[in-house]
Amino acid sequence: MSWDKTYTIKDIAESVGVAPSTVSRVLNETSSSIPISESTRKKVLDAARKLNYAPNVNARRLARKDTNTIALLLPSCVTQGRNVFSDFTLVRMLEGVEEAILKKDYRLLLVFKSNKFILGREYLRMFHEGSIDGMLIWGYNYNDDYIDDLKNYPVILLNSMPRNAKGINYVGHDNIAGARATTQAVIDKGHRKLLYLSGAHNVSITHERIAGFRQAITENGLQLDEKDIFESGFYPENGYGLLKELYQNGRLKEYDAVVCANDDTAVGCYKAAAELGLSVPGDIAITGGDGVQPHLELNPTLTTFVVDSAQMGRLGISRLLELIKKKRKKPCQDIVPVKFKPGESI
Amino acid sequence: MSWDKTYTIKDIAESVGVAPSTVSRVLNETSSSIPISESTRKKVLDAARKLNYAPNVNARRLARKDTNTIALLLPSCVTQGRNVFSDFTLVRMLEGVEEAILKKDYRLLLVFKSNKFILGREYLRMFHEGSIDGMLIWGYNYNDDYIDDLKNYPVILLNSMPRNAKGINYVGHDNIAGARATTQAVIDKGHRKLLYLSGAHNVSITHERIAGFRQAITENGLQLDEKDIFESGFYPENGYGLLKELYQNGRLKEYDAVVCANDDTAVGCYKAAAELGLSVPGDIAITGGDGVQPHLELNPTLTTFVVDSAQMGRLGISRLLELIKKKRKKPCQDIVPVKFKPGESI
DNA sequence: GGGTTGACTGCAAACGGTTGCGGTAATATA
DNA sequence: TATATTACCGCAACCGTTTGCAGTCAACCC
Repeated sequence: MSWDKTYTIKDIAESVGVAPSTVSRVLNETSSSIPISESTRKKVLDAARKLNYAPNVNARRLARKDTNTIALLLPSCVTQGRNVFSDFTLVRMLEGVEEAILKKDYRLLLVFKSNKFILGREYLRMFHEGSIDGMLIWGYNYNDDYIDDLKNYPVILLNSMPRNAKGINYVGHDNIAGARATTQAVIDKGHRKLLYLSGAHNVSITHERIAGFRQAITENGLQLDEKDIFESGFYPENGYGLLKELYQNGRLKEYDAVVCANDDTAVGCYKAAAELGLSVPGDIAITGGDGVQPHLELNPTLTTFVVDSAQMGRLGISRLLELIKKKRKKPCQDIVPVKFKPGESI
Repeated sequence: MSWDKTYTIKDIAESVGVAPSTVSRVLNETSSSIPISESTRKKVLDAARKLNYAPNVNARRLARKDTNTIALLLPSCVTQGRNVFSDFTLVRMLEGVEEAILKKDYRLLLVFKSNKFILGREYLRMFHEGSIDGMLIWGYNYNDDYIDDLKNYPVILLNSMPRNAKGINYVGHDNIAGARATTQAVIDKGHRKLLYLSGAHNVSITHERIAGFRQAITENGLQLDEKDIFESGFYPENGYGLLKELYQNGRLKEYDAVVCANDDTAVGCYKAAAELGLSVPGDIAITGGDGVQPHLELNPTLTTFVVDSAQMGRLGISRLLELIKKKRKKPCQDIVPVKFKPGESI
């Protein structure tokens, strides 16, 4: 097993006494309709094994005009501060992508979409320079419009889509159902005056979850006051800060429940409540969203809905491969279901 | 700005009326010592811009015999269950890698090291098939030995190293100092009978943190009983389970503090303590390790040490580039410092 | 004015595969 | 026995860049 030297297809050809083209053909048995005798096939295979032959991917890609790799675009932390979505969700998505990609023998290129990346339209360049066959975009900004450039390329948006989603390929969670379920649960417990603590407005899931909240409110014949919906953020300090502020304003006592956009903000609310001497759910009920594992240890346990990011990743890859292989003509818009998780916090 | 067609260097050459080699030379101004007249340089550059030319990376890599990409090897969740290290740590590391790699204009290939990947020695193949210039391995298993294969390749181990680390390139945290600091803090608070809850034994950081614990114990002239060190795991349920078990055995009352391998297990201990009606730190003191952000909201606040995974990522990349560029002959063994973080849990 | 620089550019051979097409020998068919 | 078919294999062009080398022309020196 010598890996000291890197052998080429020509080395094998010489050592066996056939032409390079023959070697190539036995090495990619699938694509060639030209038959190869069993004897030379065996000889070539043996030689390849003995020399520990590894085909040069660059030469192969140059000739075949495809790469077996797809890019996963993530928001850049260095240019855009913190990740909007929690680490937990991100890593679960990665796991799903991993599982799906491992099976299909594709490669995963991790790309962080800095501002320069967007402005320079590098997302497009990646296709033309022959480095990828397809692209997954995680956390597309609600107000971005560079997806228009990519309409004719195999691209799937994950977890967040632009304001105008017509004709785009998308895989996301059922945020509407999730927020609706938690809100409904709060109402079922007898709470009547609900406060909604929204996430950042530059991602679509914020709007979807607000919509879910709205639905539940109106379906139950409750009064919906737009003032009850607070634009906030996805981080603990957003929940913490808002609750503290409302308390100081004296407005917090108007409410008996706070429906949070996600678990992280709920954690902030827990903390604020504790510091303000408010009991959960006695003085104030709290719900979250996402189902972030580390927060399952909260006391009292959090009422939330859990998303299946891994499934989103898997589905994203499989849809993307359909696009790449041209097995699909219509855009896909898949919604993966979420699961309501009752807790003691309401 | 037409991206409809993918242009080649030959297209530019023809449109300007020069040879392809000339185009190539103006496009990579740095490497060429051959001078190019200002007029043709400008013409070529203009044409390239107008045609939106993007060099074919595969052809370039084939000719140049380098790829500008490095692989980041992560443990595969699908074949190895959960991630040993927390999502938080993983994502922070990614951020560091991102920041460093973005600057250097390299590409990042994310690879999940399944069993098949190891057995098939694909880590080696990746170099020979021309898909990477270097490799970062996150979470190398303590008992693995495939690093020997890679001794002569640009490879850096991150966060965990093999039992025999002689001659290998490594960037890790100062786990010894970290565990020592938390243990010392516990002792300073007057606790005398400490229990150590270790992580999984198949990663080196477990052993390093145990060593730190040992150091602090003996430095303070306390009795070190090997029975006080419990082999456990890195997950909340490990801490939770162990504490519950010890309680039922009646052995828990022997101890007045539990020093945990990491924050996650500490969280499990919090939960167990709560369920057992034990107050923290009144009945039992608890410390962690890592400085996982989501756990900062714990009540009481956790005494721990915080590692700088982002810095580890950055340093890893920069060391790796040194190896690739052959700027370094001796192996690197870098330890990034950790920071003690006092809390109310002791 | 012949020879030596130096600035600039083009030719053509790599890099390591893939693949259309043509060629040979063996076999089947008439 | 002549011909058509089939099984198998090699030739050579091509994928798009890079780069060593040679070539041209002008300027410079003695």
